[in-house]
Amino acid sequence: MEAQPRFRMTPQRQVIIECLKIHRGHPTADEVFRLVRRDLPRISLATVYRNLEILTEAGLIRRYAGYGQRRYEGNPEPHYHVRCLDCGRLEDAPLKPVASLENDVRKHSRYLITGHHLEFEGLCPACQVARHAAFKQENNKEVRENV
Amino acid sequence: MEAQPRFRMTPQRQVIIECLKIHRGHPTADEVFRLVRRDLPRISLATVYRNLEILTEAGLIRRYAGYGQRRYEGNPEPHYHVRCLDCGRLEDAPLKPVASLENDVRKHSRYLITGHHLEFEGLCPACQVARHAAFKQENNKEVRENV
DNA sequence: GTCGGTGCAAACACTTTGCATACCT
DNA sequence: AGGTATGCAAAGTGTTTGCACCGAC
Repeated sequence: MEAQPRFRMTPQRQVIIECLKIHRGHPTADEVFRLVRRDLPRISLATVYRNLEILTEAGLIRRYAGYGQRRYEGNPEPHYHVRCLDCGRLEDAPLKPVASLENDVRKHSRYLITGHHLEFEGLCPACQVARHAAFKQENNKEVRENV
Repeated sequence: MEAQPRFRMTPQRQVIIECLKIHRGHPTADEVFRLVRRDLPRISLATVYRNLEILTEAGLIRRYAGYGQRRYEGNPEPHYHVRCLDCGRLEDAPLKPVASLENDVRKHSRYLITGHHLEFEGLCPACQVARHAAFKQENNKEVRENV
């Protein structure tokens, strides 16, 4: 049997996990880095990336592919997400996981299904406001141009 | 009103769309590039990226965030996907879109919900076989080591 | 002639890796 | 000592951008 490397819970890893538990907003690696640096000013970005990877492998945190960059969260319970199309923010969706979905697919697919992700997309409250503001400004400009 | 640039259907764009229509496997930008180059050997990767972006904006194709790189498809109809955890392959899932999901979230969220993505994950047939083979080999090695 | 599109190369953003040092047991 | 983690810098990947040229209207 391969003896896999022993896992050590270092201060860096503890703080990273802690940040992800507290932070509700599914931060990117860079955001985690900035947060962790408050407690550990000498931590390097490489350490953050390495540990986000290792902790994800270990199942202690979760990782999501974003459209730009990856996002992480400390909640390992299965749940769904809402993503803002304008600002990229990722939040938990108020909907319990629907277990039956996987069974529906198993019946008709040759894949061995092990899980699923459901992500809603739309506009967060702040970006809805921003869009309205932009729209108004656009209209004003048009009026001015037509004078 | 801003006069937005007029859209031209160039040969490059036609071929890109054509490739995506034919290709069932949700190729990456690089894969699209290699396919398109068969018809247009002088096309550049930058053109492929630019046009994948523009065609996505125009709603003629769709884009998905992968764990490594983005994937594209020519089918603009809403549908779900299955992703292989080992090889990253992305395929259509045999499950009709469930319209009620979005309404469930709208009731309890301040987001303006405009759509959703459902992605199943698991192992494709080929990678199931590969895992079994790897497992057997691992066992053999172990036996040999214990002699 | 104008405007949009292309190819090429350089720049970019995000992530991973190599290496010497430091830590823990 | 032996194995694991860290910080730093360099390298890697995938994607975007600047720019000169081209081609359709």
